[in-house]
Amino acid sequence: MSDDGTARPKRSDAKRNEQSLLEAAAAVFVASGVEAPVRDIATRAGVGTGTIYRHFPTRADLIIAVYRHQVEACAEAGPALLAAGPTPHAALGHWIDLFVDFLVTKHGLAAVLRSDNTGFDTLHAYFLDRLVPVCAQLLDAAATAGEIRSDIRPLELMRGIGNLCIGAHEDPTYNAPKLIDALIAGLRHPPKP
Amino acid sequence: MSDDGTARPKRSDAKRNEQSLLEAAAAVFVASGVEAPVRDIATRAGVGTGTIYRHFPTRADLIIAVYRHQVEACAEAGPALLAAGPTPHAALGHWIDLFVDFLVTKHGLAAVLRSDNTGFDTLHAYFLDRLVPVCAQLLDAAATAGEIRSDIRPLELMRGIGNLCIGAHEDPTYNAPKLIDALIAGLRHPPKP
DNA sequence: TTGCAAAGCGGAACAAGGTTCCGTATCGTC
DNA sequence: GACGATACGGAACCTTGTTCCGCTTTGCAA
Repeated sequence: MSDDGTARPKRSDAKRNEQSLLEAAAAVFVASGVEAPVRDIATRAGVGTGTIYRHFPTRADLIIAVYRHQVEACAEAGPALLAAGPTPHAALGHWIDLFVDFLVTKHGLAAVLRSDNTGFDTLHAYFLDRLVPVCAQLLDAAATAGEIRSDIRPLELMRGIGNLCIGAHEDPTYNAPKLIDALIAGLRHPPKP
Repeated sequence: MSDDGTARPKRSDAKRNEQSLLEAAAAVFVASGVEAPVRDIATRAGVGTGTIYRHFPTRADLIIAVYRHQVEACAEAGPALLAAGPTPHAALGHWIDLFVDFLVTKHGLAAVLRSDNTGFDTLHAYFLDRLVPVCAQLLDAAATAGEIRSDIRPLELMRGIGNLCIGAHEDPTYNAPKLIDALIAGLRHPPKP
């Protein structure tokens, strides 16, 4: 919605600034995490704060823009894994690994997935819109194959995984992938009815 | 550290205000969640914001004070469950249920358990100091009995559980206890060596 | 009962973060 | 070269936690 071809053509300085902002944001996110102050990003890009908001209506939109292609890659990997994997449950596991890798790699991105934070609804919505269907497909396949309990909804699982990734970057003691591994393992079969 | 008998005796108005604050905070937490602004609590208690900070050096300390007895109860339930339950794993499960109940009940408490938030270190530390040993005992017992994988550290598990509870209150779609159930189930035995 | 120092109080003021606003500068076209 | 539309910068605003300080209340003692 900010880069589709039908938009009014932008002035050259605007295009240049948008690019600077994306680069500066990416750099700052790596250095200080996704929670870095908007002002820092503006400074780094050599623009005013107002400029950020003209290009990206909200902080979340900037984050989305920075990570969009990685999210796309993750989304596209789903069907591929399902086709390639030995079983749907294995494919689900691998896909979750990708997702977790993404979340854990990005300094604090996970914490931001929860929507009630200041104005992160957009980001939340984007992630979910894009990835929930993929997760649903994997989950369905595994449930249909009788490998896992069938009372887990995709959104629920994604949210749980996201939550488990929170803070994974700060505390070396906390091994999110391990817990997620356990969670996925625990999905197999209902305990007992 | 704010209510032990050896402290200098307080003036009567101070005692009264501390009580009002605890009550007001409890009420506001129920109504608006633990993240409610300090000013709201002060207003509700009919005191100035400064008064809050004289009694509770930081927001987190107020939260601790409000929930202290519930945390104690949870801590004390651990050994009891271990003694009563059929197996250590069952006891662990029940104890986690208690813990989760507590977290989920309190509007947003879970989100606050992660320490990197502004000044919640105290709260984080208190919860962990009090509950991690209990969790350790249960985990040890279950691991020793060979019921669960032995590479899970107490702090790690607690943290994961806490994370899974985040946002449970806001979104009826998100069933934290179910996921936690799966996680606990997934703790049994290493998947494959 | 009255006086006084210590203890406590209220709320203005400060810091930090996101977001908005608007006067000014720049771009692109005629 | 001029002019309107577009974009820019950054000051200003809002919300939240926290600190500070002049004033009030309390409790004790004379």
